[in-house]
Amino acid sequence: MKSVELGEIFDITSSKRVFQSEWKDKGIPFFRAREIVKISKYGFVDNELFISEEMYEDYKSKYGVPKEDDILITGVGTLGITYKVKKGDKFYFKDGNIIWFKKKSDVDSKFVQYCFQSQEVLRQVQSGANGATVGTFTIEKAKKTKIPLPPLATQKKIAAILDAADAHRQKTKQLLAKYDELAQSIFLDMFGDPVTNPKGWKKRTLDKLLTRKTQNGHYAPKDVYSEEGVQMVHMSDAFYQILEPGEFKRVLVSDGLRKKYEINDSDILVARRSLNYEGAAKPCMVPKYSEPLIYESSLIRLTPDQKVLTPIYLFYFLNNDRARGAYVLKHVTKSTISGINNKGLNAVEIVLPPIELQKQFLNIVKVIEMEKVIAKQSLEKAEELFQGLLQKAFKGELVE
DNA sequence: CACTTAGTGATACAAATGCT
DNA sequence: AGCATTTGTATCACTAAGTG
Repeated sequence: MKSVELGEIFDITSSKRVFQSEWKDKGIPFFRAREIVKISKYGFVDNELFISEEMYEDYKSKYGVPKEDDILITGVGTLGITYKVKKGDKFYFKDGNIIWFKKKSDVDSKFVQYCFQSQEVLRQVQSGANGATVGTFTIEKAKKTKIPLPPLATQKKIAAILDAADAHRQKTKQLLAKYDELAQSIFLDMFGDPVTNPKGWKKRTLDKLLTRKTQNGHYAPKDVYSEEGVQMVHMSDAFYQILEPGEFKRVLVSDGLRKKYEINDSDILVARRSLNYEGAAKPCMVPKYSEPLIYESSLIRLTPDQKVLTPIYLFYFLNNDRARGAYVLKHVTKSTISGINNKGLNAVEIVLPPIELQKQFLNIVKVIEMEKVIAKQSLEKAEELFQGLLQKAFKGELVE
């Protein structure tokens, strides 16, 4: 298939400089790289930066503004994220960090946009950091980036097929998000708001609800990391909700230490430190593992007494924004680095519904979690499908 | 275009505290 | 006292913002 450099089919440039002092809190939306990333991820952006109408009109008349079917691409930090300008879009963007592809020839912009999801093109985007501190996709590099280019009609057909595959992918992603929402709303439905506590459940401090004392995890200087060791969960593994199945870093420990720091599906891990105040003391569930698993010193292990408290309920409670605001965050120390220590964690009050009700919740959430596993698998399949189609399209095998 | 500065998260570390 | 454990902070790694 014929391959071209992007410089041949687009005028590639950037915007005029807009200084921070010229940012306004209303007017014409102003996008930085992060806004482009957000739009591409969620399809919309709650923009907080603007420039004045006058400035926009001034730049528009003097230098022009992005038009329908132009493409914007992030060029600093997160590289190669695209946004195709829609009809009627009215915004301006930051120079240097976003590259502007002005359409100058008869190509299908959507096709070009999909090119930026293929490994071949992404490799070109990421290659050669130019010796800069932060990886950049420069205008020069953009001009020289090669993409395959079939005739226009074929481009359109390919884009249409990829659209379908992409829609399928997005749908699965949304489904996953819906399951999370569902679990949260069932939590609220069954137990009521944890702050106003309308059902009048009793409250207990966490230390009264555990079968063993809270404890920081194993501290291992890096020289004892080894392929032959035991898998150890770090803060980065435990920051989001539930441990993903897969490989963690391994560390050499004695049997005694292994027993001491072992975790399983009846435990909840809590991140001990976080620079961000709201992010401190985030809980994480532990699924069943066939292999022994220990945890690192930046995490604290909670083992609830299952006669009165189920791990799932504890997780949802600690993860609920309202509960965190009312019961958890006040124990978070606020120095240069926010965090929670054992004393603080033990003093966190838990709204404690009867164990029977907690078990009902557990049964429901189990079903949802199982559905989530299935959804995750189909998401992976959808990704594969998409990538597969992309590969074929570029080899000219997808459409005649 | 590529620099400097800034923000954030993770890990390393040493001093403080606690336990026996 | 002598050790284990906890805690706060230093430092590294990384991404991103802002500017000459």
